[in-house]
Amino acid sequence: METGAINDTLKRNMLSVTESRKRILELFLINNGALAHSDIEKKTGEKFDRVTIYRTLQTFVEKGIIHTIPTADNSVLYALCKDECSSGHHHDNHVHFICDKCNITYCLDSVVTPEVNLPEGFKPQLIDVVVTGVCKNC
Amino acid sequence: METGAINDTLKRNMLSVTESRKRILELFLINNGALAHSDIEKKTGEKFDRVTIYRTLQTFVEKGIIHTIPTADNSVLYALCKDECSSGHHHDNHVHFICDKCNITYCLDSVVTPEVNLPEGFKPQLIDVVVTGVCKNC
DNA sequence: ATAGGATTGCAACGAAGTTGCATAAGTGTT
DNA sequence: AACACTTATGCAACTTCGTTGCAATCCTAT
Repeated sequence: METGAINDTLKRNMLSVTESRKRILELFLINNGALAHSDIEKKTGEKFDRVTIYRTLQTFVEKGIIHTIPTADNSVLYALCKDECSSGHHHDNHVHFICDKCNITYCLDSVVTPEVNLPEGFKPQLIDVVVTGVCKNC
Repeated sequence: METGAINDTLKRNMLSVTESRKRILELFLINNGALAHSDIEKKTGEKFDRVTIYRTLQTFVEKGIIHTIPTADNSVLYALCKDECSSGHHHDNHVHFICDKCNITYCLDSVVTPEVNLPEGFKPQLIDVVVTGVCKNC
């Protein structure tokens, strides 16, 4: 895990480099799935205040470093954005996959959101697709 | 609003006919959009306890009378199921539409969930599609 | 090394949801 | 119509999740 890449990402987004931001960003880089607030709390071993984690995640979302994922059971999940995401403007047109067995949430970047034929008068702006099932590792 | 239909629905699902169940089911029949827990609390004028509403909604979901809708902002929404839903087994293959302006959530029963081409090894079981935009009335 | 602004941790709060238990209401039976 | 039995409700207390204000601390640029 190159600490250089983490610092660069933070600086590129005009964020000061702090312990919590480095650690949380690192967690997202290590982990290949999505993370919930509680996951981060556990994985950081309560080193940081709950509030700090909330604010850090918020900041990362605003800067386009991570994005939120809607889930069926209504917990908030976060995952790394790809390069196309920029500050305040997410290009979040990929499909999310939640595995029933291992409970990992994947961002399937290769899968493009399908077209949806809406009734007359409905103008779509954002399409969120969440697939539940069994992942390739289970 | 036929009170007979409401009673029938409850009885068909082996539920005793109580004040709160009748009222809450009625609200779903009157309303053409989805309802949040807080909506129901307001619309019933605090006639019922918060806990009762939670439990009633839970019961209705279990029986397949209503279903939950995932939302981007992570609030829980409920809407009436169509006939195909049965106890414990939702056939929730329609698209949900959330209007940015009036904030109403629609179940677009006429729109069938599109196919999604997943990578090798991913087996889909349920596909949730939530479209955000502007509805036909706004 | 330092000044100034941004970030953090703490405390307090509010909303959302859950659980246990006594009371009240609904159901089927006589 | 009244009974006993089961089920649902309301209350209180509690947990979890998330937010806000403020003082102390840390980071950055000079």
